[in-house]
Amino acid sequence: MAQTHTEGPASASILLIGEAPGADEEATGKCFKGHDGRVLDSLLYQTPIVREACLITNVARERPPGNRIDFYFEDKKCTRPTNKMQLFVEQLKKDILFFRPNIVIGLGRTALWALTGQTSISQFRGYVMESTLVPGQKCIFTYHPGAVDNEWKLHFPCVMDLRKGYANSSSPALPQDKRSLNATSSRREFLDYLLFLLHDHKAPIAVDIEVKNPGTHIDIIGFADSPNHALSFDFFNGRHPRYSTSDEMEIWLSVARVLSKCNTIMHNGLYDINVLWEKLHIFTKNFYADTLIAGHVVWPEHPRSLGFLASILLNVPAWKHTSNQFPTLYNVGDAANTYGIWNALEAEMIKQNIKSTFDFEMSQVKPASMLQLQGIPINRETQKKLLHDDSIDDNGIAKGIYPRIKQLDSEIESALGKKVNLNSSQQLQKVLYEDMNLPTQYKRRKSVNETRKTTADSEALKKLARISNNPTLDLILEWKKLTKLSQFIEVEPSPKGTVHTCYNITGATMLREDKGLLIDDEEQYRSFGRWSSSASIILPYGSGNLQNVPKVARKIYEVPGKVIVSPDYMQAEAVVVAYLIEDRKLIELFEESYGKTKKYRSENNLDVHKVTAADMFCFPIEEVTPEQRQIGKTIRHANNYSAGPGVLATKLNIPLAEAKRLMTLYHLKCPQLHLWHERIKDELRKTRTLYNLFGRKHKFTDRWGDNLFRSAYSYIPQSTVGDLMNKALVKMYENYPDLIDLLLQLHDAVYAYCDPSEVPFVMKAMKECMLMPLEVNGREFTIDVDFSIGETWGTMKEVEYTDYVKESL
DNA sequence: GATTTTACGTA
DNA sequence: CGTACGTAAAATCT
Repeated sequence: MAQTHTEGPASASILLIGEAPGADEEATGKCFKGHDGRVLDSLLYQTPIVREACLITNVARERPPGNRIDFYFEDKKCTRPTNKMQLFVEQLKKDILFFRPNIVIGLGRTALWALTGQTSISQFRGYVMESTLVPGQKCIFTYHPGAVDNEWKLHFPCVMDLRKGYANSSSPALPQDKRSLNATSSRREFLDYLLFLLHDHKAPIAVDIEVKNPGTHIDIIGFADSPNHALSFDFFNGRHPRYSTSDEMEIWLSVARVLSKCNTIMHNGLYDINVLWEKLHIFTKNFYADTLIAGHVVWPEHPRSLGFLASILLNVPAWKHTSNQFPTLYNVGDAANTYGIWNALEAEMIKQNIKSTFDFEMSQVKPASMLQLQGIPINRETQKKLLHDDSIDDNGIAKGIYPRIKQLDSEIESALGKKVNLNSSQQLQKVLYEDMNLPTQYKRRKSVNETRKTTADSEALKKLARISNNPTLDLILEWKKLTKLSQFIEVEPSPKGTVHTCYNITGATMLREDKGLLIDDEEQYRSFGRWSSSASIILPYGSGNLQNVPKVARKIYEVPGKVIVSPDYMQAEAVVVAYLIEDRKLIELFEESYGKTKKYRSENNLDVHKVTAADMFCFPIEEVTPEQRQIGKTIRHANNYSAGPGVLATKLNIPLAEAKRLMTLYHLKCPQLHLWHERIKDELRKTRTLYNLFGRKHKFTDRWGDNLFRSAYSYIPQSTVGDLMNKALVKMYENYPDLIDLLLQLHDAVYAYCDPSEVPFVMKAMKECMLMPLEVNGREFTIDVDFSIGETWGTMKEVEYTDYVKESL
């Protein structure tokens, strides 16, 4: 079998190491000759590295069957090499010792494993390291070009790693770590350091805490006064406190003084300041900069964990892997690197002129912190009634959720003739497609290349119920619905009777409780600038995410003696889209209905969906039936997000051909939408970057194609409305601290509570905060605001603003 | 016991 | 060929 060999100029300062030869490499005997080679070339093209000036080789010198590297390993995790692989690694070692390049750039997991014994490429990429295979040998690792080609989000870190590799290639010396990090400071040392920060240090400081769970006890705190100097202090010795209560108190008092004086930099400081406040009543007075937020503003499309940002922005040794063996070393590294990352990100924001987005996100920290710690009270009586009410209505149907589920259980069991776990998609599919012989339903695919997957989701069940007329399917649907609903209602409140959530200003949640430590999740980074809501780590009471509670379950949320007032932006995304695509008819409609009462709007047919229907079917608007309005609504909705005719057919329950006809008709009547889509594609082609109406940028790094386009089409309206709402929320919090008591944020609505007598004042103030002019193509417009009021969160009713707020107010 | 898949709630 | 988010339970892997 043909082998590849290390090739290139013997005096090269860089040695590139891939994984194993593929078909093209095998045929030519050269490394990186085929598709991966072209990807590598395009990656290197964005760096100063010249491929011809580099040595280049692979770990495995022979092509494994099916190009599967695990062929050379005993185990699936690829940690125990076969004899053959051991020989390859020996050969690699010989080659490195022979050529002695200044730096080895390893491409992919296998190179990382061969040179260092480490296996997690995502954890160790981007850090200059010393090889364990060849001691003294400087190396750096990044993703394999094949992986980059598969997942385009890896492109950016890979290029950054290659650049770092080049920057470190001028000499064989390992970089010197100039930092002075004290991970084992004594109490005296630490106290003296805090005094120094308090009295002598003028610049900002960086802070990081570590907590022990459950209970969220702070066990380590670290401070840095520059990127190169940090101290960390451990309150515990194993599971026991190291110092007496009074000695510990002395430290906390000093910490509190420092945090009330110094400008503070943190990574995800929203968490730290909440823990410090909730557990110790330490107030971080000048929370000055957050590197999670800065990372989000600069690169919303990339990971924002400290480890990732450090790998991109700093030239420091990897330290995240020390978290388990040496927590204080990990903490002190966090503190110092947070400082360094902030310096780099601040410069980057100024360079890109996006500091205003950062300031805006920082201004959200205080209200978000308040909302999380305050929580929302629930009514345990309502909760009990919804779940357990065993009274029965006229049709013999139990009113409570649990009794009803019980009824459904037995009905379904007798209909199916056996007990089936309806939560199990497998078991349910067996019943539907084998026992009942119903036509198999398939999931919608993201692309035609994917294999079809069978499904038993609610869409499939609804369809089967329709075609088979079997009432059991409706029972199953109801069972599933109620089971899901019950999870939102059966929440355990805090001792104070409140339920808490964690708002993530930077979108997709970053932190996950994992073996008692907070670990960064590198998976999802889309974040269009809307807050996300997840389980509170500090006050773990409630169903977690509060932004997806179903209407019925919202009934348990109420503030005793108060009413809930909620403004929301009317047709917010549709208005933004109308102005973006310059849909004259709609713009006129929105301008005419702005500030008008519901009554006026309905009397004058100022209704988007009616207008759409009238336009499509060429009717006078007065004659549009409710059914036609629904069609108009569905089509507009589907088109705004560029859904296909298949979805429309399902939604409207019409044949595919009819759906296609309706869509064509819609685009004939509203050609601006497609034109706008083309403009967006043009922008993407040029820079892959879009800016929303507030200047928030987002780079779209997915593979070029329809999925990328759809994501991009939704970006500007979605993120603009999110930012608009948050700007209003910050205004409410800052301008009306006594009048507006905020309760919840739900993307395009906020909820506040107040005494019934205060409602007009609260409404007026909220509206004032929310009405903000936006601008598209030099045209100014304002999205109108609507109000709902209710005793509970689940019983909000739309009200007329002018019925409450008279001119005289 | 940890990780992945499937399903489903909201804007 | 809606997208964005987070969570729960089952299935699967080790």
